[in-house]
Amino acid sequence: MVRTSVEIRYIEDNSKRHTSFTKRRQGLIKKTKDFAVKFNADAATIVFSKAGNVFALGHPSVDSVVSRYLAEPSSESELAASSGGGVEPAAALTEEEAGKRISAALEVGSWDSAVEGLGLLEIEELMAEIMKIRRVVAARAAEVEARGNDWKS
Amino acid sequence: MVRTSVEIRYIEDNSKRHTSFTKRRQGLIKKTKDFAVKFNADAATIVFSKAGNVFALGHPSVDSVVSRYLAEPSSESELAASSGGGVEPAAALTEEEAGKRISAALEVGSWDSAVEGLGLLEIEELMAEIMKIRRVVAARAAEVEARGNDWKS
DNA sequence: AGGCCTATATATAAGGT
DNA sequence: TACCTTATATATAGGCC
Repeated sequence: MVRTSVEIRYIEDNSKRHTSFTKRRQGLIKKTKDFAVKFNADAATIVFSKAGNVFALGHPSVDSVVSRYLAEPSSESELAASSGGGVEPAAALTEEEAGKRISAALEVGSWDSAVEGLGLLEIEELMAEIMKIRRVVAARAAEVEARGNDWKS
Repeated sequence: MVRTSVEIRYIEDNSKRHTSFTKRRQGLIKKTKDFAVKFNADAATIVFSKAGNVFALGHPSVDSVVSRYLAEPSSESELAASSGGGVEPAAALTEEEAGKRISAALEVGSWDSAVEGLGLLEIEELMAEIMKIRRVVAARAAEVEARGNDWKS
């Protein structure tokens, strides 16, 4: 890379930093978009300004990409039960129970009802269940997509 | 050499697409990194290859950015299909329809039924819907955690 | 602020090895 | 296949509105 002037380091001047921030943010988002289109691949970019505003773009959607990322085995942010010191998963929620709650919430139209009154362990179970659904959906998506694509594996 | 206007559209040739994919992926990741450093801002980019491999970079970490994103009240950026194909969001799946499918699948005990017969766009809608549920659950978890807990010691 | 301009810096499509 | 090279396309810092 050509070295000189514009080094990649924190910009002190507030005004310049902000202007540059906006430009680069747009460029980054655009690149991500082009990338997704060009390869018809799942991709997402999320950016937060110091003010706390979030700028994000994803294909097919930020949520779908994020959810797919979270479902990755290597992902460490999974709110899985592997945490607590030596606390055992206890009984938590059964798969069936989790299903009923989700189902009920869907009928009422309020997801909040699904988690109402639940403890952390139970919530984790519920999340695991949700992730399970997501995986099946993802698998189906890959299946459908396979009908017209690529150089995979 | 480089023919004019490199249109942003899906590359058919497998070999060329793969090569280009790698280059642009690296470029995108690099841009994200530079961005984060230059503005000391939270940012992340996640990319999936057709083979299913995930490439991601985030500052301070992908997980932290993703978590922060999920904590947002209601952020959802979409990649308007306009750029490349002019593909319209079409009918996709309505939120209600997605709910019914999930609900039905739960009753039958088979998630596969939830995605059966769906096209890619519809499946993505379903994914987004599932993500919504997850968001609520995550919010609930944060709430509970705030009361003083130890699930993530 | 938010555009527009222009000189550089960077990224990258082809082609070669 | 993956790594070079090189010509060209894009991005963007800094001005100037």
